[in-house]
Amino acid sequence: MMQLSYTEENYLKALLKITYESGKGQAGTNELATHMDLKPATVNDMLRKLKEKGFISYQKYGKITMLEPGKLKAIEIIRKHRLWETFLYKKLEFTWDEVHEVAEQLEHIQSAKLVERLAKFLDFPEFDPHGDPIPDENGLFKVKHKKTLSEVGIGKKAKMVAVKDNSSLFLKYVMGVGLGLNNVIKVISKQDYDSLMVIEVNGKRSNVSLKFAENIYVI
Amino acid sequence: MMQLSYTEENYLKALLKITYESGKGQAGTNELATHMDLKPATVNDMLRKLKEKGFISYQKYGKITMLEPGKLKAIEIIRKHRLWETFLYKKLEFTWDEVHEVAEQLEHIQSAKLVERLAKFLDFPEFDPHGDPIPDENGLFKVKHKKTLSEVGIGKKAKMVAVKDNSSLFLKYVMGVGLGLNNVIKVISKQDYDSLMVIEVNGKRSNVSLKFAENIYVI
DNA sequence: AAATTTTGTTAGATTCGTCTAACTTATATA
DNA sequence: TATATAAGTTAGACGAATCTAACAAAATTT
Ligand SMILES: [Mn+2]
Ligand SMILES: [Mn+2]
Ligand SMILES: [Mn+2]
Ligand SMILES: [Mn+2]
Repeated sequence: MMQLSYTEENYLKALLKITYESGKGQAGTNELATHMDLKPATVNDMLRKLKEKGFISYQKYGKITMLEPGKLKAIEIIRKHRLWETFLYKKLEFTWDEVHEVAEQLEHIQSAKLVERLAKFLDFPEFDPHGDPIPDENGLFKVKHKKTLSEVGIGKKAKMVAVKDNSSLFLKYVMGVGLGLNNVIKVISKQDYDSLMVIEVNGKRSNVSLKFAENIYVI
Repeated sequence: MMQLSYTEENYLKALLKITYESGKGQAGTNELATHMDLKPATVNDMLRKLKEKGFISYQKYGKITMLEPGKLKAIEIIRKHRLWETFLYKKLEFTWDEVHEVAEQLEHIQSAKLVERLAKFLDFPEFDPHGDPIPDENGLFKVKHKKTLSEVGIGKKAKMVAVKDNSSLFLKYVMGVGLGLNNVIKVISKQDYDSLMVIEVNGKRSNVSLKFAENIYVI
């Protein structure tokens, strides 16, 4: 399979993300444009190209779905991204809010040997610093968690296993509340009106919004 | 200083290399084009751009010299290149003929923190897997070796400290002769006509050409 | 069913990095 | 010094990735 450009790789990655996350397995032009911070016209051109190359299925005015080669390529990039994040976090002492930005660049380095050696060097990690699963060399990975903190009932406890939002802003906020992966969270109370929650982590109580709670995955 | 493109970075790196290696501290359009495997017309356009940005000094039909900002940028890229080569070699078990190609990509990753953490992780190495000096965070590095195997007299011994040609083809050839960094080489004989040498390394004798000998740095 | 809004497409332009072909200037050679 | 060759420049083109402005189709609301 021919070499994809940096840009094409990013489109496939974004497409996989939104087709999966929407649950419907499909996406629209505007939706993709918004997600990638591009104009619909720009995306439209690229869609014709990706269709031409056999990565996606799509026809004029229709919805976009990913074809197998597109999915595989996207998963490969996600694998690289998460391995690099793990490397930065575990070996170079980056904090979890610093890794994403650099991994966005590193994920595009082309070298099959590098990816496999890196995986081995890291002892074949299964999760990245944000709790997201790392696909293996065959593209297989654990299904993502579905339950978020916002769904935990009053008085109940849950363990934080991942974050949905990977932005530095959010991650710093999470740290500020004294929260990290694998911490146990107890829901003390929840407002009926706006779902504002009081949670307790390691004995420390904090107020968190619905938006916050929806971005914390728990089990 | 504004962000340079991948391409601009490569021009500066190539320019530093040829201005230094020529000894004259200057380069010509065609020379640079040949070195980068581009057409002179292409290079000409870029030269106007790099001049405009203050990285080089050059006027129509004249020679190119590098200005301080250009040198600093080029040295920074060389630092990254050599640190990555060292990482691949020392930590990921790449062979010395495999590292260059991947480092050509990695050298363009933008993150000051990454470079410094990588240097620390590698324990601030001073030389890369080919024996080339790694500039420190201030751009300072040991002056390069000048003497090559071709200058060693018959019956004399010398220690190999670096290679000039970093191509996989050459490096594999060097390994084939049983030669590696820090090995002691004894010159057994040399033909007057074509400088073909017989050398001895770890008790093993081999015939090597002038071209080969000129690409091995020794002290 | 008509009107409005949302979604998606097309045409035309721009920037970057590259090329070929034609031209100009500088250098080397007879 | 005249001519030939080497080195360097310019004009015009192109593909990739982006944009804006105008248009078309589909979906939603009245
Ligand atoms: Mn990430
Ligand atoms: Mn990316
Ligand atoms: Mn190299
Ligand atoms: Mn490069």
